[in-house]
Amino acid sequence: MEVSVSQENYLKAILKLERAEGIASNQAIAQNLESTPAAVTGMLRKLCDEGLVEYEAYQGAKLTQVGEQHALSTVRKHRLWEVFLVDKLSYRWDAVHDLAEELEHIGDEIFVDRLAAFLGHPLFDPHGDPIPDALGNIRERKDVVFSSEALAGMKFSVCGVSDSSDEFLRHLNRLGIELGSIYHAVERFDFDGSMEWTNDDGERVLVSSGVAEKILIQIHE
Amino acid sequence: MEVSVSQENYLKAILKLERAEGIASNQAIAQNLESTPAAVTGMLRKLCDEGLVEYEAYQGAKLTQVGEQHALSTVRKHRLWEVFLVDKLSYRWDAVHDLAEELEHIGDEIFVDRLAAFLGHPLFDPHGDPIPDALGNIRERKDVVFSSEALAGMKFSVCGVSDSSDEFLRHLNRLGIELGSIYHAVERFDFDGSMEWTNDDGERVLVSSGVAEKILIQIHE
DNA sequence: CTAAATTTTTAGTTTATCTAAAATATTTTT
DNA sequence: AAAAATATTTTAGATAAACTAAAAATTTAG
Repeated sequence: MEVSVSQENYLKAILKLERAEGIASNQAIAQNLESTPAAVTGMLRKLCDEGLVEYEAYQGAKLTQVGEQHALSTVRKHRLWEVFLVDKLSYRWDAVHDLAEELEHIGDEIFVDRLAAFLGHPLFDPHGDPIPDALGNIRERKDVVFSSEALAGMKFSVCGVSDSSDEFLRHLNRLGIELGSIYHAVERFDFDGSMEWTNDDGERVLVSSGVAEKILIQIHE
Repeated sequence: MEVSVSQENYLKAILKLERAEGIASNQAIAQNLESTPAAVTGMLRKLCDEGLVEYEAYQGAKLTQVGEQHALSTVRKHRLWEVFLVDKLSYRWDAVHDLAEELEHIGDEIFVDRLAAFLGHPLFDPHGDPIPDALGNIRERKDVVFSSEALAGMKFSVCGVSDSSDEFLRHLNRLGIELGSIYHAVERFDFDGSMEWTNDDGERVLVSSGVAEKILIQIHE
């Protein structure tokens, strides 16, 4: 059973929606893949026939065991390639998504496992997203909150973002914020929810509420 | 102008045939790609429209400058990925072709250049085939002959093969022959053209004429 | 200058996916 | 629980990219 590129993208979308909302509705899938509900129905039937998705008309979709493994393997490949591009080929974190999106559809499990080994079995990709292991287990991070939760005086490190779009990441580049950066929350300005942070070198950044709500942090003290 | 995977495979086949025979005949292309002459005609028209191939009905095909650059870039990617798979992911030389065949269609020039830099700008792939540089120049090797030319008493090193099929390479694995191996030609048996070689450890191999005709060597003395 | 070989044309076929609009089912509201 | 709103499916066909078989045309070789 060969799973096409398009089918793998469906599986990824369903995985994401299932984790977020318990079930993947037709409409949500269509939105995710910039397609239409009618097209989604057609593909769900096919994925169901192939045993990758559990699907009953009008009831939305869930991945089967096999489907979930396949989706996780694709996510694993995607994130490993992102690590490769950043660590080995010196790409910046805002320039790796599209390439990884192509590379994720190539090769078998052996290939991925060797790639993972070569990269030193990384646990997180360049955006801080966890990389599933060979069995599909995702090490969810503990004590991770959005930086908008940080209170004045707290020290924290940036460990992820909830938006990996090029535009957002480039904005963080301009602010000097990157994965692993350590800051103190100095003050929150109530009238617009923006925050001032400072690092150990005394540099200050002003972070708007919209940005703060997309940055994941671990609080140190 | 997007060049499809299938089109890239046509360009590669035409490049190969053009180098070998001056022009790529319809039939030869069809044979190479396991297709039919009628299908080839259709694709040549399209490639001609897109400016990748020079083509007049009944006259066979040649690559344009643009087409040749594109084909060389694909070959470059293919061979670089083979180096990656062998050097970094510990694949054996007989197990890399199919994966490289998939990877060669991904990414742009920047990506290839970074991959080449990461690998240390290798000049040859794991089968001894030369890797085109970023400008498409292929460093053809001097003083390379088929091992069937070696005379008794000559010392030589294996630097390539003219057949990269898994079967042939696995046969060489069984004989213990690999890229860089150094041998002396001990004797040629006239009745079947087979040869006996020996290396510095005193190990002997018997090489049939068919095999000897597919191994490229550089003579040392 | 034929005959043989090669190439092109013709006229679909295949596969995989998508779309618009109508019909149907489900959910929400009242 | 019926009506209204929302979501999903069906229908019917579109699209794209490549392929095929067989007939027609062209080129090449003897």
